[in-house]
Amino acid sequence: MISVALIEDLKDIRDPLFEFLSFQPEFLCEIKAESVEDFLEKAKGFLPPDVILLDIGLPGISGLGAIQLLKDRWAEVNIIMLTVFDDTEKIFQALRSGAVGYLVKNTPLIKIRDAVIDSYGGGAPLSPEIARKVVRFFESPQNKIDSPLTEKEKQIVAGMVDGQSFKMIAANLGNTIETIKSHTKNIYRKLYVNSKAEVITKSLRGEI
Amino acid sequence: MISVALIEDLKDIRDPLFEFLSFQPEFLCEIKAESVEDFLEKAKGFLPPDVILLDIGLPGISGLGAIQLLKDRWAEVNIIMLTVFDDTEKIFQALRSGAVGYLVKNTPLIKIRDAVIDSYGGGAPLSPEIARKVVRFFESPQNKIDSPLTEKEKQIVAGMVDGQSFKMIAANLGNTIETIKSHTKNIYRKLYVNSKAEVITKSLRGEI
DNA sequence: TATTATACCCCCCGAATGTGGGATTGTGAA
DNA sequence: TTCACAATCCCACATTCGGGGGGTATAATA
Repeated sequence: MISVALIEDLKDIRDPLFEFLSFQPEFLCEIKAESVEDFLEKAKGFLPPDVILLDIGLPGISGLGAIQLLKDRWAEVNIIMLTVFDDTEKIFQALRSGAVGYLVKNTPLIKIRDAVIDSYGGGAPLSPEIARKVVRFFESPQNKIDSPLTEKEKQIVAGMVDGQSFKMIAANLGNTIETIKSHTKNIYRKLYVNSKAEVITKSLRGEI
Repeated sequence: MISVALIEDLKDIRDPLFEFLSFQPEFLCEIKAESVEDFLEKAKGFLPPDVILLDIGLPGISGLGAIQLLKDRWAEVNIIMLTVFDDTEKIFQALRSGAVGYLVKNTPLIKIRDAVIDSYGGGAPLSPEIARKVVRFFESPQNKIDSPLTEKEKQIVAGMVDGQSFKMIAANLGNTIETIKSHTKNIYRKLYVNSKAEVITKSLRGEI
């Protein structure tokens, strides 16, 4: 029997999911909580759970913050994030903190069941799009030998990463601000982005 | 129809697996090769395959070396490694080179079929023990340094790094844009910066 | 030679961001 | 009980950014 706990604030998700999990013959579902605080309270007197399904967008202590907390308490527990967020930062923060799984919230119930079993068996259940992001992380930037950017464009990117405004970049490179903005448009087109923020992120992740 | 190719030197594995895959109604299996060289020869005249199942222990060009080669030729191809090796080095080398999946060789046929579909759909099929190793890679050895930012502020920073506008961050976190702007002012004050760009740079350099 | 591609330069406008004020609520520490 | 401070919202205003144009010059290529 796999002992499973669920922490999820939305009643409409929590209750049906918990009921479904309770129905599984291989699961022992003892704890259902609407927040981390609630969970820690209810967990008193129970044996450590094998698997915890944990929402990220919780009131009070967030799911991401809770990972560390829960791992400190039970080092062996398998934490699976269950969330609507699919942005890279949250995924990596969760994994860094010690989560072993990451499921997006539209995951069918049966897949959630499989994920619990998978994690208990030493796997790492990730939703397909999440898995792809994780795997992409390893892809060596060196593979993309030739940056599509020209020298000028690279200088501008460097300025952006440095936190400079277009005006400052223009001053440094001896151009008008309009010229810099024009180059920026070309940069955005080449990198398939449409904001300074994305250029900086791509650049610092070695994707240029 | 997903066009699938198989490169595997052992006849005893290659032939039954190819037959199985050919039998799947959603697959179009045109190329079966016993080496990378053999594959490149046979691939002439065919459209680029969607998914390539690739052994690592091949005679001649190794599977690991072939990844780069194949990705250079068809940037969009999904390469799934199929191998007896489960050592960390080979896994990461494969992912670095651009493979999207990694299956150990005792994987049941039906799971291989699922993996092909998964990869074609934008996923990253990994055998459970492989997935766990990949996820473990992220686990930070040291406990997080204390950031001056609150949980909420960190969420906003995460949004910024993801390239979101204040409006989008507000929508994701369920706030008004004014709230986000207010928090942003506090973030800037705490980090001694005065632009989104600088926050992203600091964050990605691990200075938060 | 005409065409194409590319790097580089500039202007305008609406949207987003940055900055200066506010305000209220709740929580937790002094 | 103050006090600080996180979190939520609001307004006003100046600046910056993103996307739409328009150009020139040069090199390669058809």
